[in-house]
Amino acid sequence: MASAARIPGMSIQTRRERERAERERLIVTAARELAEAEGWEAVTTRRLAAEIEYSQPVLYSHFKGKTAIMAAVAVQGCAEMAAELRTARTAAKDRRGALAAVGEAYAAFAHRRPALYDAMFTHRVDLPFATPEAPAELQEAFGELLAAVEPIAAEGDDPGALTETYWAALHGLVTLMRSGRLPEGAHQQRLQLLTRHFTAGV
Amino acid sequence: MASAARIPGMSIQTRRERERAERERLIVTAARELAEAEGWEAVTTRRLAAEIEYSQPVLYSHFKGKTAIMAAVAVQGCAEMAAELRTARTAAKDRRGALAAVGEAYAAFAHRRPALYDAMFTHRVDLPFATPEAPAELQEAFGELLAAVEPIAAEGDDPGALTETYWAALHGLVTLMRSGRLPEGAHQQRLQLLTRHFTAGV
DNA sequence: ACTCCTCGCTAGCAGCGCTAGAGACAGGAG
DNA sequence: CTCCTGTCTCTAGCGCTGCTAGCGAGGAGT
Repeated sequence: MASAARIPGMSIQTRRERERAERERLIVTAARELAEAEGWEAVTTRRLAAEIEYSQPVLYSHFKGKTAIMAAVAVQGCAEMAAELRTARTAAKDRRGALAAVGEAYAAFAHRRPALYDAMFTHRVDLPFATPEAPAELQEAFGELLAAVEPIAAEGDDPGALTETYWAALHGLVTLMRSGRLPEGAHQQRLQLLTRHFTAGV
Repeated sequence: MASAARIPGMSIQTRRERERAERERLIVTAARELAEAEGWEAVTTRRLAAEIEYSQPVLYSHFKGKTAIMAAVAVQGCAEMAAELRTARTAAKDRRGALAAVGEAYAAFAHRRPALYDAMFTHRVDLPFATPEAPAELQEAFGELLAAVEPIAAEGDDPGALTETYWAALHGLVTLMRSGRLPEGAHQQRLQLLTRHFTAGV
C-alpha cells in the first residue's frame, strides 16, 4: 500500500469504485428508459441485464432487488418534478396563479412521464417518505408544493396538512384518470374546480 | 327434448347451470376472502383453485383470467361501499355534515377493506367506469358521492365534475396514506381540511 | 512468478398466469 | 341393458418471473 502510485484519486481502488458507480448509473438509466418506453411490466431483470450488457446477478450486486432499482428511478423523477414545479410556480403572477400553475404542471408531468410517476407515487417502493430520512429530491418536490400552497392557507390552517391534502387531490385526479376511471375530457375542469376550492378565501 | 321431464326449472340443463353459477360465486368469494386475509399478491390461480377444491383450468371456464376475477370482486365491493356511504349520508343532519360523513365513511371503508378497495380503484381491471355500460353497483357508489356533493355545489358548478374531484381527493388521501407516503397521524385533519374547502360557500 | 481473492458468469430454483390434450363420466339411442 | 356421444375436469407442461448458489477466470499483492 505504501508503494502504490500516488497520483491523487487515481488508485486502482478508486478506479474500480468509479467504474462501479458508472455501471450503477447505467442500470438506473436503462431501467428508466425501458420503463418509459414500454412500462414497468416490461422491465424484467433479464431484459435489464441484456440492456446493460451484463448478466442478471450483476444487478443484485448493486441493488437489493427490482424494487430498489425502481426506487432509484423514483428519486431521479422527484428531482425532475421538483424542477418543473418550481419553474411553473415562479413564472406565475400571483399566489392563485401559482397554485393553479403548480397543479397543472403536476398533472402534466404525470401525463408526460407515466412510468416515472408510477415509480414515485403509485408502485410500492421502500422509500421513506414523510420522515426526515426521506431523500433530498423527494423533500424538494414536496417543498415545491408547499411553497405553492402555503401562501393560500387560511389563518390557523396547518400548511403542511393542507399541502398534503392538495397533493392527494392531484394524485387522485391523475391516477384515476390514467386508469380509465375518470373521463379525460373534464380534466381541465376538475383541475380548475380543485384550485378554486383551495383558493376560496384568497 | 320433447320427452324431457317438465317440472319447471328442474331440467338437467337448469341444474347444471345452477351448479355452475354456485361455483362461480364460490370462486369470487374465495378470491375475496383470500385477498382480504393476505392481500392480492397471495391470490394465485393455484391457491384459488385449491381453495375451491377444483383444478386451475376450471377458473378459466368461468373467467377470462385473474383480472376478470378481481373485477367481479370489485363489483361486489362497490355495492357494499355504496350501502355504507348511503348510511353515512342519510344519518347526517345537514349537507355539510353529509359531505363530511361520506368522506369519512369512504376513508373508513378503504382502511377496513384494503384488498376490496384495491380491486375497485387501484389495480388495473378492465371494467367500464365513466360510461353508461358501467355495472350498476359502480354507478350506485358514484351516485352516493354525487348525492353528497351536489347539495354543496356552487352556482354554475358542474356537480358531476365536482363529485369526480372530491372523489379523486379522497382516493388520493387513502392511497398515499396506505402506501406510507402520507403520515397516518394527520389523517383526520386532512379530511377536515378537504371537507371544509369543499363546503366553503355553504 | 506464485498465490489469493474479487468479481461476473452459467445454471438453476420455486413460483407465476395460462393452456393443450387426455380421460372420466353422464345422457340419449337402440 | 349396452353402446355411443358429447361435455367437463384433470394432469402435465409452456414460457415467463425475481432471485441465488457456486464455479471459473483474471487481476492484485507479495
